[in-house]
Amino acid sequence: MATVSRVVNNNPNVKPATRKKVYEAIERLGYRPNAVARGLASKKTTTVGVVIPDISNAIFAEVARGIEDIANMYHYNIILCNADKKKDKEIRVINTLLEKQVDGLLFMGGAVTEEHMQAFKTANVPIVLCATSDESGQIPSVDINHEEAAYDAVKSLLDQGHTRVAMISGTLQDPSLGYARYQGYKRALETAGIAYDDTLVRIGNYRYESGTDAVNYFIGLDSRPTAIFSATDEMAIGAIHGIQDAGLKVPADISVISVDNSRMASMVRPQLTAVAQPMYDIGAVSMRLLTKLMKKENVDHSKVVLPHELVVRQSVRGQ
Amino acid sequence: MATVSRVVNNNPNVKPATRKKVYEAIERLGYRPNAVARGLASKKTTTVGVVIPDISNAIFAEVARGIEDIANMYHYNIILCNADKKKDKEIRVINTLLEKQVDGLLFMGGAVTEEHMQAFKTANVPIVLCATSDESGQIPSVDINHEEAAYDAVKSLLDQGHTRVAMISGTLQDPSLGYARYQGYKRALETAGIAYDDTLVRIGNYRYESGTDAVNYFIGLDSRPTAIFSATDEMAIGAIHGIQDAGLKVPADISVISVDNSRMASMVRPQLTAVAQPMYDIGAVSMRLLTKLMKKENVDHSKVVLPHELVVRQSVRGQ
DNA sequence: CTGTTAGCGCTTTCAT
DNA sequence: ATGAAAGCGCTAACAG
Repeated sequence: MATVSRVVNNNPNVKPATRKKVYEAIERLGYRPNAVARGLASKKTTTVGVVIPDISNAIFAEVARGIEDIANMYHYNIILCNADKKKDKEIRVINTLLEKQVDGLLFMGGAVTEEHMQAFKTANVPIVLCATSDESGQIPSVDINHEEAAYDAVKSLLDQGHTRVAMISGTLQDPSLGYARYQGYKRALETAGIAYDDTLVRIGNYRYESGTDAVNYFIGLDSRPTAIFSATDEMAIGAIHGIQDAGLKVPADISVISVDNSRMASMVRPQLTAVAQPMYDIGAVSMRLLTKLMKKENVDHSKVVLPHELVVRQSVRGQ
Repeated sequence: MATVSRVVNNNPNVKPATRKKVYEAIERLGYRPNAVARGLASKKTTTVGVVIPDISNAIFAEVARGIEDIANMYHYNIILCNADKKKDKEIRVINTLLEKQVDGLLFMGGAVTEEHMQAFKTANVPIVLCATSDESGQIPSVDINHEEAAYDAVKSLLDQGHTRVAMISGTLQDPSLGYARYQGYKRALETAGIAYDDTLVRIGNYRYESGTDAVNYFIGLDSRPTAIFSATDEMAIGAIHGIQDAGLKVPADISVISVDNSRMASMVRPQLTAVAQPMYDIGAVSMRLLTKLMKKENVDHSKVVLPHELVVRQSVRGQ
């Protein structure tokens, strides 16, 4: 019994001969170790929980793949839960994940509220926030600087001489994709000495159609924008097509830029200029950080901000 | 002890008063049930394993969402493993999933080989194949008829009077997306009395770029095709852009049709005509089927083939 | 309706 | 280097 456990767990204190015998018996009997029993006895499940807004969203799916690849590399499995950025659902899945005795938790969600903090505190396993902002700064996290990414995108527009630049934003309730990018937009205008104009920002829902809708509104304006900053690729592509469908040209008439740089950015004509957000890496790095935390290795910086960069393609005039 | 177990599991044999007392104690102590211990004792983990080719692929991500939604509805969690349609990886994750004592398994992969069957046989939990073909027909499965979907797509081209229709295929080693769709293409030609022409099919890798590459090849042909059937949306969009980049028009010069009808199909100009493959439903239905199997309910048809349909948009001439 | 008692299949001391 | 024995935290008879 104990010896079998030793060989299965690669404990060196087994004579090679008996080790071999055990392996043979395992083979012959078709023995399969019970990971649940092992988990109960060892208090380790080698599985981590990941709460994600929506796996069918290309951006998050990319993060998930980064997570899973690294998890796999360190022999962890992942329990995946969609929570749609809904607080209640998030809290609920965090708790069931904790009940399942995951060795760690990767949280990708909307705002991190007091209730979230409460739930996190009751966990006695490490947690890292992934592509999610943490105002309090108490929980390890890995993300990009969304405000700055937006700032850089808008600034690149301004640098091309645009002065009327509109924004298609996500909901301002969303701290990272929504609020932060909106703030970056405002700061870029402000820095350039351009007055903020309320009529130039539309709130979308991250979907293609809402990009098209926003653009239709902008085109109807008395003094239409010459450039549009979209909070995400998908809305940007919707915007490009909206502009084209209205008989205008991108970027000749209206330039479009976004933040994300998903694979989709190259799948449109003109190809989309965007500030790249390294989604796969965000997933991979956060999982790597979590493995360190789970092994109780001490990490120097538990709040990592990955770099973003402008990827110039053809949707902005003059670049 | 036992009474606590009863209230936590909603066993009716508890006096309301004691039930209340237990809840209070749970609250006060911050007691959290240990699902691992519960799993060991009850031999049920309320988690199902899902092996998927690649979660970052939009098509599979959509299936995954369908799976997770239904799983959630029935209070199951899912352990997600990418296996990239690699046999070895698939076998490996099937085994670790089984070690983790999942209550059921959803398998989405490449070919189902003898080795897979072997692994499945050792499982004493139900398994359903999801968006994966099963030649032997022994394992419950839910999918569309890929051969027929391809046939219908190509036939719709033929019905518009096209006679030189090319195909951008996936690898023929892939039973569903590759081989089956290729067979459907051939059968449609044959039925219409059109000779199969080897030079008119290119093997892609499902990616956008391979669609573009294939089209560049087709355009260079002495007698170029007037229509292209792509095995997937993404390659079709690559094809459309390749055609446009070459100064030709879709569908005036070359028509394009595909199978999938992912959200992407509407995100291109002209919008892509495609045979719709109901990915979300495939996931949802297969998970639903699995729940029935796990509850040992008897199911009438354990091999379900979901319907597909032609969604006409603007990429085919004359429709 | 509630408490007692065995396990579930492992890991982990502790002996040997 | 190996075996014996005691749990891990729960569920599931079984009494009462």
